[in-house]
This record gives sequence, C-alpha cells and structure tokens, in this order.
Amino acid sequence: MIEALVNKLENYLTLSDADKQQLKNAVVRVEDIKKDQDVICVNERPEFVHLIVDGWACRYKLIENGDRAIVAYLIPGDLCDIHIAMLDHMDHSVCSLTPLRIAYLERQKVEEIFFSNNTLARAFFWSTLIEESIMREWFANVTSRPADKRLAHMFCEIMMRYRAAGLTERHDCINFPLTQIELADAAGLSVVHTNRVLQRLRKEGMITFASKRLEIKNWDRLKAFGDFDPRYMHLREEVMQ
Amino acid sequence: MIEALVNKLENYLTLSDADKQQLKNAVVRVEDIKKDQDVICVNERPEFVHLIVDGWACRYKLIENGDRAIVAYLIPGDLCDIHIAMLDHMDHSVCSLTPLRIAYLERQKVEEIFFSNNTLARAFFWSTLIEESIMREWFANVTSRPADKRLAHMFCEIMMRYRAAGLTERHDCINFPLTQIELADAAGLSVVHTNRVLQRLRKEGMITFASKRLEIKNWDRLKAFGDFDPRYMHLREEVMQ
DNA sequence: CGGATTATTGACGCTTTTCAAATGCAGTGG
DNA sequence: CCACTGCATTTGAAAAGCGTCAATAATCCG
Repeated sequence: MIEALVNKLENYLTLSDADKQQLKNAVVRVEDIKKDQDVICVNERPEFVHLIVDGWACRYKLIENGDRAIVAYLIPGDLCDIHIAMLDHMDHSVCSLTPLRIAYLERQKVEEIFFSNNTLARAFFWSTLIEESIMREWFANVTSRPADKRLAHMFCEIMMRYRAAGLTERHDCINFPLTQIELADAAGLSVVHTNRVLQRLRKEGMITFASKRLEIKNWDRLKAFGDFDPRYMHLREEVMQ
Repeated sequence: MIEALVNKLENYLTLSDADKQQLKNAVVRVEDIKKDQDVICVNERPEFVHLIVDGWACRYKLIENGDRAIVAYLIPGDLCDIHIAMLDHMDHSVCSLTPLRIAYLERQKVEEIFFSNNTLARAFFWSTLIEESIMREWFANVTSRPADKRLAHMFCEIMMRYRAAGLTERHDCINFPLTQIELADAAGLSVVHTNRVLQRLRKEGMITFASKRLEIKNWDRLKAFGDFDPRYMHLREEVMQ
C-alpha cells in the first residue's frame, strides 16, 4: 500500500522497518475514487493527507480566463497534500486523471511523525524539496524550450519518476493514461498544437503514443532532444542509470 | 541582520526570543559581494546556508540553447539554499542582481535546529512550501497569461513579498533594481517584447518604471489586470490587506 | 569624458493560437 | 449487433503574439 512511497523516499535514505510501520500506522483507510473527481479543492484543509496508491492525478489551478493550468502530475507514491500539515488552506486543487486508489493518512499523525521521527521528517522535507525542484524545471522547460522539446522533456521526466517509485524497470515503455488535452494543459500549449507536435515526434521515430501507452523508441535520442538531465530529481544512480 | 527573515516567518507563527537567538547563533559571518556574482553554483554543496540580508538575487538555470531561465527572485529575508541541508547538490545556481549583503549560516547548525527546535523546523518547512507555491503560481502565470498580464502579476507578487518581509509599508512604490533583461529572463519573454509590453503598461497608466524604481499607479487595477490573488502566498491578513 | 551596458524602435518571420469542421473511437441502450 | 452519443483526435486555414535581427538612443559607471 505504501510501497511506492517507500521506494521513492529510499532514493534518499533507508527506512527502517519501524519507520515503515509508523507510516503504515498513519493510514486510517484506503478508498477508490472515480476519474475526473477532485481529491482536494483549493482553499480546503481536510483532516487527511492523501497518498496515491494507484492511478494518476494532477495538481491544477483555474485561471480567470477559464484555462486549467496543470502544474504537476501525481503518480503512485506521491502525497497530494502534505501542505496542509503546515498551511491552513490549499492553494490549488488535485483532480484524478484516472480511477484512483487513495490512502488517507491522518493529518495529526503526519504532524506527529514530523516532530518525533527524524528520519521520516528528513524524508518528507526531502520529498518537498524534490517537488520544488521539479517545479523549477517545469518552469524553465516552458519558458525556454519550444513545444517539441518541451514534450520530449516531460516524457523523460515521467519515465524517471516511474522508475524512482519502482513502478517499472524499463525506460522505454509505460502506461500513460493522459489525453492530449491533459498534456496540453500541463505543457502550456493548445490541444491543436500539442497534437501536431506529437505527430512530429512520432514521425521522427522518437515515440509512439496511442491507447494510453507511451513507447520511447530511442531513449538516448529523446533525452538529448529534450535536453533532459535527470540530476534535478536527485535520485539514486541506478535509477538515473 | 535576520529581521527580514524573522518578519517573513512571523507571517506564519510567532518566534520566541530564544528562537530568534538560535537563528542568530547559526550566523557565522556576514559578507558583502558584488553584483553579477554567483552566490552558489549548480552541483555544489557548500558548508553554509546563505541568507540575503540586503539586495536582490535570483535562482537561475542555464539551458542548452544558451538561455538563462530565472526561476525565482530572492530578496532580503530569503534563504538561498536550505536545500543543501538535505540534498547533496544544488540543482540550480544563485546569482546576485545587485550588490549583496549575505549572512552565512553554518549548515550543521541549521540541521541541528531543524531536528531540535519544533517551531523553527515548522517555520523552515513552511517557508519551503511557500516557495513551492510561488513556483506553481509562476508556472501557471507563464503558461496561461499573455505577456502584459504576466508582468503585472509579477509586479504584484514582488510588492507583496516586500511587505511580508517588512521592507515596505506601502503597496504603491518600491525599489526595483531589475533590468528589462532580467525581467525578460524570468517572464520567459524576449527583451524586445518585454520592453514593448512595459511601454503599454505605462501608457495605460498602471505603472511607472524607471531608474530602478517601480511605481504602481493603481494597485487595485493592476491586481485585477494581472489576475492576482495573494492567497497563494499564505501571508498574514494585514500584509495582504 | 568615454566605453559599455541598457532601453527603444522598426521590419519581418515563425511558432503557436484560434476557429471550425471532420474523423475516429468507446460506451450505452435498444 | 447496430445506432447513437459523447469525447478525443486530427485537419485546414487564417490571424495573433512573440521572437529575431539590426540599428539607434539613452543611461550608467569608473
């Protein structure tokens, strides 16, 4: 249930059985929710921290003009909202992109862990710093790279995160349940242009992308094309290769 | 020396005299550095955490194509690199945009504080979460808003941060030492376009911006135009008004 | 004062957006 | 099994926003 989270954190440090048990104990229930439902909404402060056990979600913000800006993808092992352990309201919302299995961690217990278990406190802080680092990279990505390299970069990143959470051994093929609409909202592009760019990437023989599956035909080439250097994710060497 | 930092953190919680003293004790020296110098470089892990006492700096990344992406501005009260308390290398660099006065906090002591002082640990975590929130907003800003609104939004934000750190009481006028080049690098725009957009904002009577000074002629109008809602910064009511 | 950096202007071109319509695809119910 | 529906994908054409190049004016700094 918490394996993916443990896998991710163990990119940074090793958790003892006691640490893992303490994490497990914070889980008060597991629930399934449907696709396209808000897990948590802006301005809320729920009693639980949500952990993604299975499925994909996204952080998003609604913009005045009607746009939805997807600011992060969440995959198994990701905490949706440790924020509310410290902050009194969410500054964005989280929505399911597929059916989701979610573990509910009691907020109170998460706070206790943070102040009583140095290892887990480190790990949580680390995880937050990584998220911030990823946001910086996303920002640099959209401000400095054209649409095709931008998408290539995003594909590389999600592949690495999959590996980091122990969800795949490979780096050439994953389940990728996003629609082009959802990709566009995250890349800051229109759907039409996203579509055309994807076709170009396919034509160039870099990827195939159909029926919820992303295949990377040539990992090194895609990395080079998307100017992808995984060091900003601070993962173990084996994961980054 | 640490007033701005204390002011900022006290948007979240109140620090006791002992807390402040502990922070002060972590400072081993204060130094002045020139404009356009790297405070810390990507891949480094220095022995000190740098606190900006006076002046402006920026976080930036160099892109393959030669671009410099500025991913954050740093002002007095901002920590350049608590990251290195947890991470083993910086994933970006920090450079001075003006002459800078910097306080050096011993990394070791910062780590100790984090594990021994719950209040300061909370405050550091909070501060990191705010940074992340600001990154999300920057991301949404560049992906969803046209150049003019984008710049308006950035101006509003920096004004709020100035107030949050106790650097100004006003919300209509601040020292703003950035060149249009530096603005452009942060907004993801070309210098030429930035220049033209600034002229438009001036012509519309929203701002004046000359000789390192930014004047906001009509705060409410600029806020509305830039679609600026300060709640993502999680500041005290009085600061946000 | 002189050199260097920054701000500004004009012209042109390209990436990306927008609008509108067509096609494909999966799920539902008869 | 087929028709129907709703959503995602694809295509085309035209326009907008923004970038690039290049040159000039203004400002800063020693």
